[in-house]
Amino acid sequence: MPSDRKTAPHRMRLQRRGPSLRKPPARRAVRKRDADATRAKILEAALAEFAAQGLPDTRIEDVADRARVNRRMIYYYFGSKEGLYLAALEAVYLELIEVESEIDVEQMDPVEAIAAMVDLKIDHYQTYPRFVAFLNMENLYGARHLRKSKRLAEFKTPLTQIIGRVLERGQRQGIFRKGIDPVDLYISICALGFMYFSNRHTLGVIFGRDLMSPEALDQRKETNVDIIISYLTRGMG
Amino acid sequence: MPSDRKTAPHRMRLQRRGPSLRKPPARRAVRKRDADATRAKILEAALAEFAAQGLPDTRIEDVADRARVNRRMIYYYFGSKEGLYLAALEAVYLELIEVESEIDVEQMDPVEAIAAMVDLKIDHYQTYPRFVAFLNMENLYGARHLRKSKRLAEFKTPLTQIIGRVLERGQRQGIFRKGIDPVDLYISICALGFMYFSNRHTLGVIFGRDLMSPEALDQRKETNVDIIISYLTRGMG
Amino acid sequence: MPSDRKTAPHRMRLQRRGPSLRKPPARRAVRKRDADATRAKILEAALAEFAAQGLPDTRIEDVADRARVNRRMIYYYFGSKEGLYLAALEAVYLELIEVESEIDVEQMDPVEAIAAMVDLKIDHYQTYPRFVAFLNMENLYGARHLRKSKRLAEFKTPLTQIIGRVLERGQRQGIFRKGIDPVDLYISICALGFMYFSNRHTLGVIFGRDLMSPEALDQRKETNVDIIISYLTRGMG
Amino acid sequence: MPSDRKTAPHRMRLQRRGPSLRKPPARRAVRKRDADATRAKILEAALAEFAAQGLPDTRIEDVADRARVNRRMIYYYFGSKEGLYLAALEAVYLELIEVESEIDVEQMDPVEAIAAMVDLKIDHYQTYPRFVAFLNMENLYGARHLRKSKRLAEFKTPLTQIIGRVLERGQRQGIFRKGIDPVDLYISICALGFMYFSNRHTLGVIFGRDLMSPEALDQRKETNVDIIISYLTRGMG
DNA sequence: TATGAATGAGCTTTCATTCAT
DNA sequence: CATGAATGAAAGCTCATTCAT
Repeated sequence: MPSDRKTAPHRMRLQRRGPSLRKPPARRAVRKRDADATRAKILEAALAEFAAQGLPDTRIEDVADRARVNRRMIYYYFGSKEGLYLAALEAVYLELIEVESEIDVEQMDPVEAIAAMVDLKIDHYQTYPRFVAFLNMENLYGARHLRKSKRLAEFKTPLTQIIGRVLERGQRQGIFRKGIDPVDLYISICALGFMYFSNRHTLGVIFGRDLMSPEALDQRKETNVDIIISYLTRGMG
Repeated sequence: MPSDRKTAPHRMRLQRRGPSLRKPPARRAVRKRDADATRAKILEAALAEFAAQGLPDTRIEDVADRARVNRRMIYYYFGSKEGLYLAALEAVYLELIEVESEIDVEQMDPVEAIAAMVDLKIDHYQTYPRFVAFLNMENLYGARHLRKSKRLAEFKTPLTQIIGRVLERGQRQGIFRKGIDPVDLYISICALGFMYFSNRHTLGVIFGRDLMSPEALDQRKETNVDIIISYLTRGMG
Repeated sequence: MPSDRKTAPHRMRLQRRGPSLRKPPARRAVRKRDADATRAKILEAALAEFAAQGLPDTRIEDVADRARVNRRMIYYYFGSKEGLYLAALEAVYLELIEVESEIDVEQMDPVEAIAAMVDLKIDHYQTYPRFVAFLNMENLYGARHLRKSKRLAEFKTPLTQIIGRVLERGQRQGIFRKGIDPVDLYISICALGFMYFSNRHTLGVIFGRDLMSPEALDQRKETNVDIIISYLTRGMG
Repeated sequence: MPSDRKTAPHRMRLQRRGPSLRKPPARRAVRKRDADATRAKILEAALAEFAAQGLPDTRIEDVADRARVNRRMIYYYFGSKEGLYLAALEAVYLELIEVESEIDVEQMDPVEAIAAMVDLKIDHYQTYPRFVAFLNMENLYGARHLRKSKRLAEFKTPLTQIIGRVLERGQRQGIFRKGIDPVDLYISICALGFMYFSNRHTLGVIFGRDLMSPEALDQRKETNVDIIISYLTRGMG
């Protein structure tokens, strides 16, 4: 039973504001009593804390302190710890979609285009480590929260469509082989990059290597592109 | 902070019992058996609970209940919750090593051998979902616990060595290209399989597919082999 | 601790408006009406919520929601939760006084008159269950709030006076015996009815009867009259 | 979700120990680690606190402090605040049953017997003010908790049976009139006493009298007996 | 070896209330 | 007259862990 019923912000209808998380330009020089700003501060703090500590180990107080707001505000805006977590989870997905939406491969040749996308994924994982952390976490929970999201429809990755078109072009040009499912390929591309980041700590300990050094990362990018292109072009002369 | 007088089991020197978790054949009377059996029951329960709930959400009581032992016994045998977690983490690594040790590719031709290893990884993730869960978890913690393990040395995967030899054979036979690092290749192979399992819940929700159906799994195995072989044989005529 | 500048409504001198809670006919413009209406809506909501949930379990928000006003309005009009509760408590007492004032037994013979009053009490409890609830509640608090009421003087029940006069008439006519204290008799009459209502839930559970069925209620009325009249006429031939 | 599952005391099967709340004779001179004693101390404290403050205003800490036990113990033995309240509610009912069971009217003549029972009720309310408080409270909650009690069957008042037999005897002797329902009579007797106690605070404030003075109480006892006997003997010559 | 009793710290959440507009 | 934003205090409950037998 949430405490701020009726008109509490966390109960309000989500207005579409586009996928961007950037706070809208401040019209006035308001410091306090700026609902949007407060909400954004909390969300940003939650992203950092949840990614660093995980859902159960993150204390509401940690988030409040980091956001420099009163604990109560978290409940005011997000209803509960789970509500906050869900909002954060949605945020990282929106970031993903935003990143994937920004790529434009229409002018590239197919091989270049695929390479660009393989790179993009790695860049995304590198730029948004919290995405990796959140996915890890959420999978530990069997995607329990994601499933409940009302914004699920917005999380359809645009890249599969793009991949589909590039594949077609490559096939028409006789560069890529046929019979490749875009979603499968998308997963393969992600896999090669994601696991490298998500398991970097255990792999690092086991192999005694620093997987995150610039050289290692460049190497990995190159390898991933190599792997995927090898796969797509196999037997095409 | 010593929790038990004299030498509590969790303080005793770990005797090497080989990687097997199966309890050794009863040598003495029934009394002695009970201790080992209790420890094993607790560990098995811990593996299940930690994999299902994660470290913080698993309550000592959950484990005790599942193992049908008194809470206190967990402290007797494992010292603390973290001690129990570490033991469980070590157990899944030992299972990994055991599985990887059982493969014998010396009689296969290089391509066959690589394919067998790609399959093996998938089989492992499928047979031991708790391995995937534990790795996910442990990476969320930055491998904090793994790093502390005194058995770290036992966790060196035997597959990298095997891969190294097969690569060499393949290169000598002019089938595989040169300049491929066994550890890098190992990571690539793992990645293609691991992420498919570790992210199965979120991927399932996002794409609305059941990634775990027998057909999907077969397809994935085939694809992974295809990808890796394409990569290794690229440009080799 | 003044909560509102100037003269907030809840600080204004209570103007006598008679015991009626009905809002007086609109004399001026619409604006003024709104204030009274808002206040009345809040009070009515408070009566319902407090009676249903009790003082501590009623949240200011419950009242605000039910009254469809902003939380802040409650503070504006009643100063605090306790202030609101006190106003509600006073309201049920005013209702009691109003009900008791409406009876006219001067034309009845003494027995008839007493019977009418016994009936009246039952009717009151039945019509205003919130009176029963509030009295129960207030007694749990040792009448702490009632004691503080500035309108205490208005709550002197008119029925004791009436009873006194009827008793006298009955005694003069040789129907009723002497030496009966009107207040004592009033309490006896109330008791027979009040406890039946106030304890209806526990009695219902314990005896497995529905005490509120029309038949049960009729029966109880009859019994109460019978009991009181028996008492008053005992030994009068 | 209670924390001490499986074998936590508050989950154990209630063993019938007779209605007495007196702690069993201490076999050894145990001070600490005496489960029964701890449980009893908590219960006694709960009876006092709940009766004095009401359910919502009683803080778990109040009870723990009064019982001089750790807060945690309350959850250990009673599972939750509601569990504790229910236990306390059951306790006052068991006290009621015990009190009512101790009366022996078989040797008295009917009038004497009824008088003794009327007195007994008053004595009960006077000796156990917490009974009055708990009934008041529980009726505010619509008997919600009582209804859930698994010991409900034990709360059938023995007095109704006794009343039934006395009524019969009186009727056979031509002293009491016929057609009187024992349960109805029981309620009437209770009502005359109960409301006097339960509403003593508001009545005291309204009438400016101390209803609890020894004289007032004697007077009330006498009146109640008088009223009930008048009722039963009305018209019997 | 095994177990019931006991503990202290800490976490999420709720609520009445006030600030600022 | 009305409202959204903000706050501090506290309450119930849970958990890992230890004591004592």
